[in-house]
Parts: sequence; C-alpha cells; structure tokens
Amino acid sequence: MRLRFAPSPTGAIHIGSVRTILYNYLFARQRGGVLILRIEDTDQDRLVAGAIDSIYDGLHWVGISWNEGPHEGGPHAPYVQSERLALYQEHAQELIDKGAAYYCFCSKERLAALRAEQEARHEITRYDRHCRNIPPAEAAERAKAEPHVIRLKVPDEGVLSIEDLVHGHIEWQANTLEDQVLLKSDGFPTYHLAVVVDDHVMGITHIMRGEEWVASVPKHLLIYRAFGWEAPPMAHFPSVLGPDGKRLSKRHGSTAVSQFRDDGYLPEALINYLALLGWSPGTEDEIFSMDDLIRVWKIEQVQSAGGKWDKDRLDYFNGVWIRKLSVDELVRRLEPFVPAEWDRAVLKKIAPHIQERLKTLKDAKDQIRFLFTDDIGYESKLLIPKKSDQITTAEALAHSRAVLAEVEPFTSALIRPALESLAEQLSWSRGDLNGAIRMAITGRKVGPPLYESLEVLGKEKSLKRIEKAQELLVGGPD
RNA sequence: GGCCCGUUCGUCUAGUGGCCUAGGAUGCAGCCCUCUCAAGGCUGAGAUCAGCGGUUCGAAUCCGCUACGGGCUACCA
Repeated sequence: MRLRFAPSPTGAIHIGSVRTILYNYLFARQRGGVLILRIEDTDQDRLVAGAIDSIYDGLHWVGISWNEGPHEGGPHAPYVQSERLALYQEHAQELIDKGAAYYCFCSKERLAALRAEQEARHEITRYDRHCRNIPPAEAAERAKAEPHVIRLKVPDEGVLSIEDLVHGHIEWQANTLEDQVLLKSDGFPTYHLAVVVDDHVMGITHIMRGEEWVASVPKHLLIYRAFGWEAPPMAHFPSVLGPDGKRLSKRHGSTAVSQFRDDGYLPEALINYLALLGWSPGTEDEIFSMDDLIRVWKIEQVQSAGGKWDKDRLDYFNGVWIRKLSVDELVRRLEPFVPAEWDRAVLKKIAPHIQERLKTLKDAKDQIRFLFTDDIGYESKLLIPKKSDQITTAEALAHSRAVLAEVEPFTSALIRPALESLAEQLSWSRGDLNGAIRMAITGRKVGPPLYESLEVLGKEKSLKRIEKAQELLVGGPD
C-alpha cells in the first residue's frame, strides 16, 4: 500500500492541504502503508522560493512524516516533478507513437480567438481538434522546428466512471471532454500527464486528494486507458471552506500552518480540530491525539460535504490541549513566546496558574508580564473599588501592606488567611480588597489568582508596589 | 452556459426505514462554584432534517424533480 501527498511549491503549506495530507497519513499509517511526498512543480510560473522547505517545516511541525520524498530519497527518486521531465516526455512520445496523442501547433492567439468565437455563439468552449488530422509523419517533421504541444485524442463517446471512496459512483460522458494538453510547449507536462505517469510509476495504490480534482478524473481515466494502465481507487475529500462558503484561501486570512504555530496554537489541537472537520468518529468522543486518530479514523466516516473553518472551535481545542500539558512541557512550549530575558524559574512557578487561562500560548505574555517588569503603568482610579473612594482605598492598601509584611514565609497558603481576615476587619469584600491589590501589583483587573501571584512576585516587590499604589492615591488624581 | 459534487441547530457534526417529540460539541444566555478572569458543573434558547412529489404501514434516512451553494470548464495545480 503506497500513498502520496503532492503539494505544489507555490508557498507555505495551506491548512486545507494539511487536512487532506492528514487523511492520507492516517489511512496509510493505520494499514502499515508507505507515504510519499512528491512536489508538483510543473508550472514554472508559480514557483515560490523556499516553498519546499516551508512544506517540510509545516508538516513536521504538525507531526506528519513520510517515507519517500525529495530529501528522503527512495526507489523512485527524484520526487520533484521538474527533475523528471524526460520521463514525461518519453511517455508523451509513447502516446504519439501509439496514435493516442498528437502534436498541436495552434498558437495561443488562435486558441484565444477560437474561444472568443465560441463564447459569442454561446457554444461550449473547447479545442476544435484543428491539428488532430495532420498526417503523423508531417506533424512529426514540423515538430522538429515548430513550437507545439501534445494533446490527447479524446474519444467521441463512451462513459467514464469511478467508485469514489467518499462519494460513491461518479460518471461522465466522454463527449463532454476536450482534447487536453499533455505536454506543454516548454517541454513540461501538464498536471494531468504528470500525475498519472507518476502515480503509476511510483506504484501508488490509493489516490486521495481534494474535491477540486474530481472534475479532472475523467481526463486522467482517459490517460490511464491510453497507456493501458489501470487506475487505482480514489477518494476525494470535501473542501475546507471559508466563512463565505468558498474554498478556504489566502484571502480568508491566515491559512498557512506556520501562522498557527506563530499564533500560539498547539499542533495537537490543530490536528484534532482538522481531523474533525470532515470526519466524525460516530461516537461522542472528540479529543483525539494523532495516535488515537490512527486507530479510530475511518474513511467510511468522511463527510461528503465541505466544512467551514471555525476559529472558535479551534480555540476550544487549543485550550483543551494546553490544559493537558504537564507544567514542564507547558514551560517548554511557552519558550518562544516569552522574552529571553525573563527568568525561566519564575515562569515555571507561575505556569500552573495561567495554564487553564490560556487560549493560545501567545496569551501568556500579557498575563505574566508583571512578574518580570516593574513598568506596570495604570490609572490610579482603577485601584478604587466601586462604592469606595480614594482615601479609604489608600487606607486599605496601607493595611494590606502591613499585614503582608508580617507573613512569613511569603506563601499563598499563609497570604490567603491574612488577607481574608483583613477584608473582614475592614468590612470589605474579598473581591474588592483583592481587586485593589491585584491592580497594585499587576496593573491589570484580571489575572492569575492573587495569592499565588503575590507569592511568585515575592514579598519585597509586592510590598513596594502596594506602597507605590498608596502614593498614587494620596498624590491625588492622575 | 456546460459537466460534476453537495445541502441536519450560527458553526463542526451524530444519524444508513421505526430507538428522532433529531443526539453531541462549539459559540451564545443564565445559574452554581469563586479573590478577578478562566477552568469545571448545571440549565436554556437554537434545526418544520433546502423545497416539492413519490416509494413504504412508517422517511432526516430510498427514488425523482426543483432551488440554492460549491468545484471544474487554461500550454494553473
């Protein structure tokens, strides 16, 4: 069993492609199959520098690996189509020799004019087979000097069909097809020729790709037939859609995998979410690791309709996976998201207290900044609880400072009762007292639990910040 | 225009003729817990299963038509 992923190096790997690749991966891994990464770069105009590296980065980051590919090598190397041109040219020639394909010398101008005429007459736009009847010997002679493409001779009638693993039976009438180009004038194959030749030569046993390819299946079937090969089973997975219902693309915002990494998403969460976009276990379970997926994913449960990208749901899965991390692991994942100069020992102490408050790893920085800098500017009026005033708040803070100064050791377990009884003494609610102190030490209204925050901040800094808050209040309004 | 695919709560989905007065999740609202925010627990609103016709004792589930959405229709993939 051999499966392939065949991205084009037209940029960073796209989230929709990852979903398709994931399904290929799961299918192969659960059956002990071999996975192949093949780069389909037959369009020289659309190449983007560094794209292959970013495909490697993106796929490795989400935890997808493969057996044969451009860097891995393998029995069918090279795995980059632009390095296999001779193979396609030989195969195109074979079809010419068999009489299954022909040289076409029509210029792009003639083709454009033809199309314009057909459109004007409201006819179907397709190639008119102008060069199909040039005697083979004459055509071969002209081909030595004139620019040309090679086209497939499409039959006038007949039915082409597949039993798609997702959609079931699909069929087409051959007479709705045109004589497609197999080899372009620059000597490069079209996608259609290259994919059929490579899938056959590389021994691909299952073709699984996005739904946008179903329309070209009959073309491929005809090419298989022309070579006398058998087409392998196919599955066409539904598209990942943007909020407007159209296939997800760059214009819907960030769709590159690397963007999700940079935005603080866990690969576990992305994979979990993506797996469920188009597939369902049929049970009410929904939290799955890659290993779980390899066990439970079934192609029979793949949805036939496209699914819209839902960021809220991704965020939910990200939270779930963040909470599943051990503290050490969380600290490790947080590493790229906090400044290098922040003390990792402090980070580790606060990590368990922000863990359940993180939607993404990126959120951590703002929540714990107060531990690493004294620059926590805030407006003094924010210290004052509703129903209270400047003087009373200043007094409460003074008392807090005094009480906290007595706490030894300065741990949350001892801070708690101290502040609780102070609140009672002052006839303040804990919420109001803690809110004022929280503002004083963090400069924010919300944050990790107060007692733990004080402990991690340390006695000295905590007292100093409370003093500063008092001064702010006594000094009058900003 | 032609060919093909699709259509269950806003969103992701369960559902393969009776278990469906349609289940779960997310999001939303409320309550509980609570030092804030989260997390967690509970409750609620939210889908005439695109519409119509047919098959059947019985249809979200099978068939047909229509509508709507999407993909393809290149010497792009």
